[in-house]
Amino acid sequence: MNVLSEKISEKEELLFQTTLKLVFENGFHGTSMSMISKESGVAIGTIYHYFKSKDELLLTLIRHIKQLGFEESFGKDNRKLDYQERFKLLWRHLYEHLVAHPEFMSYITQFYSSPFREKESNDSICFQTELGLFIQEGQRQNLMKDISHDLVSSIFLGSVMNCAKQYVHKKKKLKQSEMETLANIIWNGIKS
Amino acid sequence: MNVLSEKISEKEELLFQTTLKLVFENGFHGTSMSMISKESGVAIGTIYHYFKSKDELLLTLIRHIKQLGFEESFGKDNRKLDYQERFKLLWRHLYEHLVAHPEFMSYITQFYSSPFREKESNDSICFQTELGLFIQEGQRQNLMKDISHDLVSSIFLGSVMNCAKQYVHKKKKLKQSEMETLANIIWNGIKS
Amino acid sequence: MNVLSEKISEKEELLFQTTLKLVFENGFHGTSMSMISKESGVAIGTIYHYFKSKDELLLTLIRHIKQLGFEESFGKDNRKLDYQERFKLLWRHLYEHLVAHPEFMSYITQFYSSPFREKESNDSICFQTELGLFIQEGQRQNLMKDISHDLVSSIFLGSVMNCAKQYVHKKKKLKQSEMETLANIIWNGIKS
Amino acid sequence: MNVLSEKISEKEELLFQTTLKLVFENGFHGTSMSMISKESGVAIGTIYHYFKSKDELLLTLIRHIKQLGFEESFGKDNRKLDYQERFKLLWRHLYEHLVAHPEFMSYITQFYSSPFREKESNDSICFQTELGLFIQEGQRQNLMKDISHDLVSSIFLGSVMNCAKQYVHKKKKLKQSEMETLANIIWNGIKS
DNA sequence: CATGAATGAGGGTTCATTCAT
DNA sequence: TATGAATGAACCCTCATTCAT
Repeated sequence: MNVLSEKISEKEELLFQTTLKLVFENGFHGTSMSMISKESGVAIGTIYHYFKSKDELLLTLIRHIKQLGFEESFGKDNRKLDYQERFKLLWRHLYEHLVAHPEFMSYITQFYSSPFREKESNDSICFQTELGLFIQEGQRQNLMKDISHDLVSSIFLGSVMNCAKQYVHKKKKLKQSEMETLANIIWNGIKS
Repeated sequence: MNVLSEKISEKEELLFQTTLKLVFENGFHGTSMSMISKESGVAIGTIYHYFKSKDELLLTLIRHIKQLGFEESFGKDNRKLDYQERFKLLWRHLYEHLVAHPEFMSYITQFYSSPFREKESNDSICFQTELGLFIQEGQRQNLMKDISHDLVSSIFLGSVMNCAKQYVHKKKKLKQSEMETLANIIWNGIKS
Repeated sequence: MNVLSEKISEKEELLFQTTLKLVFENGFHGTSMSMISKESGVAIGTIYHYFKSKDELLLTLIRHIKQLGFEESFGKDNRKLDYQERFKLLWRHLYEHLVAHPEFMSYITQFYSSPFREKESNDSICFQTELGLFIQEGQRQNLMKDISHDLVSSIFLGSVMNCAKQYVHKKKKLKQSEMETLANIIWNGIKS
Repeated sequence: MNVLSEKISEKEELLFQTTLKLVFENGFHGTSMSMISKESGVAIGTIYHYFKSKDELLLTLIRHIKQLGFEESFGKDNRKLDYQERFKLLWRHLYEHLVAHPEFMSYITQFYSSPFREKESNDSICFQTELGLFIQEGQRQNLMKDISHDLVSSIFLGSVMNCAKQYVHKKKKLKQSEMETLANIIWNGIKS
């Protein structure tokens, strides 16, 4: 069950969707409050009733997106499965989530490459903290080599994100077997 | 010899450096022409003498940065070496170049995550085309599995870029051995 | 007995106090309806139930303040006393009232220097009409020189108000003897 | 010779005049940058070329007005004259200056009753510091009673300002004899 | 009586760009 | 070449006010 979404009103949801769409189409800087107002049909003053500034709207939205992404990937993790299986599933779930929501992908990328990044958590890359914990879990079970979990996160997220970008920009979607291949490359490289 | 730099005057170079510094500090959107003018000491009218618009300045700069990056990585490639060695060296050269020039890293990331991307080549990711050719060369020699070169590029560039980001944001620089490890993971996963 | 206060509900009183406080702290223009709402805890819709517009609130408040000021000065006048005594007492009562209520002083000053002034009575200066009548009373008794009562009002109110401002801005409060001195200067200058 | 005006360009002068006119007509808060732009014919961006903010425009203007007022009153002071004569001349020069420039009067009054006051000098009242020095000069020569110069300033400026207000709002201008009378009231009240 | 979500005109300010010098 | 004054559309945000609940 989604905890956060309970707090989000219909209007906030509408503003989120509109902002995502516009950022996807026009970029972070190309998306103004008046555009959000016009596209959503919500008066500009009303937007400021829900979010006290553009910054707050943008920050709340990245948290929302991260929450949804978390649920669709880490949230589907099943500790009863084999760790290797979980590792590969995680790669696939993240990839498929991003491919299913190109606006999320686009928003995350733009957010984390802007100075905004510093205002939201310590992550320099989205999902890095969560993934770090997951990696460390495998290392504690001696399933993996002793490589800094940051490095593993980098290669893991880097490949997921870039493959997702390929889809967004060129509509090339990975086949099931290709996802398997990529996750395997990483897993084989780090397993004990 | 640097082909492009022949065309670049001292003033253009100064404007490039200033722009890079400002984008690094204030982000893509946070850098205005008047800021570049003030910081560089070049009158705003003079900037427009060298670049017909802000867009042109930004596009010329990304090409300049790519050129420098290309020289420092692909440009150092030596076809006489073992392909595996060249593969790993390429990873290291790219990484070390980006770490040595955080402003380049920052500029590239922001550029390629903005809608600007579409105005400059077909790459959705920087160096992707060049890297694709390099990968295909290895595949023609039957040194690697038959994986789409785009996938290999994704995992290659994704890991390099994210590791470089770690450095820019957290000042964590990889040791020689760690670079080796990461390049090995990828190579081992794709070699025949 | 206070005639006006019969009509003023508790909520109106609360809104008056809040408005006075905010205008004192942030100035006339720096005080918005939403600020009054937040500070007072009265919903914005409720404010509009009591006052049909911001203008009406501000105009009602200046009348309220003038009424209180009137009661604390002219209202304490005692026709049985010597006119000279009444003249000096009036100076003192006005001064002490304003010093006891810096928010009143601040509100009056800002109100009368704004274009609002024209919407409330013909006075260009607060208390001028009432003071004019008082002066004329003395002139009818041939106690004073034949100087336009407006001039006398100007020097009387000008000195009271500016001394009160000194208190508000610099916390310098006049001693009893200083009040006496100032009132004497004026009285001696205008008496027959 | 006017020292300050040498530094003021034609465009700045135009903006000053326009601002004064608009503040006179619509009040401090009723005067927006876009109104100043429209009325003066100077593009809004150009205004910001000369003044980095509305605050700076308003503050520069009050200083300009004070400078002009100073020249027309204190600046006409002649130390060779009898002090009493200088005292009365000062009253008259100030009054006549304000009456000749109602927009100055209006601007000064609104400025000094707004929170802006705190951003410009320690005066709670315009000309108070300069007048204080003038009064102290008379006191050092034992021409006056030992009254705090602040009090004398209050009654002096209070009367000048309020008489000037009478003119601005009711077009009642003092006759030469009335000015004499008022200045005499004060002088007689404070002389030794 | 009381509430506060909703409105959109208008606020101050910044911006890329032009052009006369 | 080089300058920087001039432009006005567009930016983010605040405001007094309304009205359905």
